[in-house]
Amino acid sequence: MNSFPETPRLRFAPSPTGYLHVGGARTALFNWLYARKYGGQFLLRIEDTDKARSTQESTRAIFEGLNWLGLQWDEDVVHQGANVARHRADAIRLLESGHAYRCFCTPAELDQRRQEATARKEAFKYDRRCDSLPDDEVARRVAAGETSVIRFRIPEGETEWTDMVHERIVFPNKDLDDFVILRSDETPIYNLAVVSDDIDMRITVVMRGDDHISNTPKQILLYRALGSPLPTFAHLPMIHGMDGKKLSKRHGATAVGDYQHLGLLPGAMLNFLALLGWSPGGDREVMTVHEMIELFSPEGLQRKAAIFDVQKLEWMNGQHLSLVPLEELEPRVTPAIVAAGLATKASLESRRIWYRELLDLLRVRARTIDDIVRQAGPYFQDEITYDPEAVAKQWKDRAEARAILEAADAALSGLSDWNLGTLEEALRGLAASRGISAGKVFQPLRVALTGLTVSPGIFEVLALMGRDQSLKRIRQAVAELARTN
RNA sequence: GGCGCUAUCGUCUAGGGGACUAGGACGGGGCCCUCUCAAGGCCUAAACACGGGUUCGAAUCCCGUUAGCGCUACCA
Repeated sequence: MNSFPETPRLRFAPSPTGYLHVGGARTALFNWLYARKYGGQFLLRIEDTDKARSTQESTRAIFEGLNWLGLQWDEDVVHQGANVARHRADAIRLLESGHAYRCFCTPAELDQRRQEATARKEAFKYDRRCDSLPDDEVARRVAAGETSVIRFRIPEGETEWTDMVHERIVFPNKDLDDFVILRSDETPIYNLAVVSDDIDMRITVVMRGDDHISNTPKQILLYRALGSPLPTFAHLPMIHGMDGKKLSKRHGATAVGDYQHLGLLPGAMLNFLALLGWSPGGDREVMTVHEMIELFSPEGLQRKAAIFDVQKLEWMNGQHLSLVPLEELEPRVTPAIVAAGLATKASLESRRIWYRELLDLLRVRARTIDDIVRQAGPYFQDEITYDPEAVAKQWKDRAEARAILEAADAALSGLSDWNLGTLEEALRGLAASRGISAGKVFQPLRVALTGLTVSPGIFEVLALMGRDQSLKRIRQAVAELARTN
């Protein structure tokens, strides 16, 4: 037997039959965190042995999702389909060492026996009839070209392991079926392929969804029969939808890509996913990836399935939006602003300082990147569109609104310095001189500047928009109010 | 049906025999701040599935029950 390498080796092994699911992403995350924390390797293996369901497109989606999340794998991607020759050789080895046997039962026959067993309310188990075939008969039938599969013979006894999250799990071998390891077309069955590849890749920690718990005893038996040391197993709980059922399309966005396009930050997604099924202990919630690596420990892994709560995800994203350094936020937001047609990348770069100030102001009240883009409109567009509700509410008395805006124009255009302090002084002074509350001035002004009822503080808006644009908007609003009066 | 896994507020969780009148977070309700909306601060409602043990003492350990989920293919 080989001895394990000093550092842990883990892998994420999705089958390319759809998009990268949030459940898969979380499995990948925990594998990655473990590898990073303990200085090991995180590998990626695409389980594409099911030719009928595997697609190139889906493989690409997995790469994209992982890249977006920043879950970088350490060595070349392994495509399981490229290893069928070894899988086959391992099956033959098992046959020759007496751990497996040829079975000539056809799928149709098996199906019928299975149905009969179900009808009698019995658990179906392969009855091993082909295991007692004499060697010469087996040889003769094979020579005659009769098709057969290779079945693994489950030994007596029981199979147990110490799971990293569940501790001891035991399966009596009598409950295990002599499962097929090589199909009649000589392609490998999942359990064999996985074990063969994990041995070949020298995987020492197998961390996967707990829907694989019942595969584990079979795989352990395969490791032993193949003469290889066992990895440590860790079975993570599933993720469910709000109704407690396994997460599916029915629950809305379940693909990692969906959240990317919804304007989420990968760091927030990772943080949220990490908290589904893991806790650093105590009250810690908002963490950067580096902090997660620091804090990660298998001790904190949860056994219970977690429910995917989009509201908390959005809150988490809002937290990250506010905490992330501006230079990190900028490249995430820029493509969205460009895509919305508000500005070009070059124009944003040419006034980067201003742009970052804007982002800094908008991000506080945004939960997604899309929120930021929505709020950013008035600062980029030449034309202003007045939200009918804003007009109805804040310009209700049109004559009064016009008078206030004209006064604001007078007060502001005389300013020698255009900054937060002078703006506040001028505007509060205006309200005082007219004997009205500050809000009575600020609100109509906000509509004039942004067309909206919601924006950052009015002095910030004025400062950010600049003197020319601000005064232009105010005069435009005055004209608008005069026209329709 | 068989086998397996799981079980603390609506949700994510802290808790690993006494520190528990069970803590935090999301969401809900209220208040404060305030030029709007957020953010932030404060307060509040809300949980140990049930039944037996073990123990001086159980959310914590054991056993049942119940419920949920998973697996039960020549799918992965």
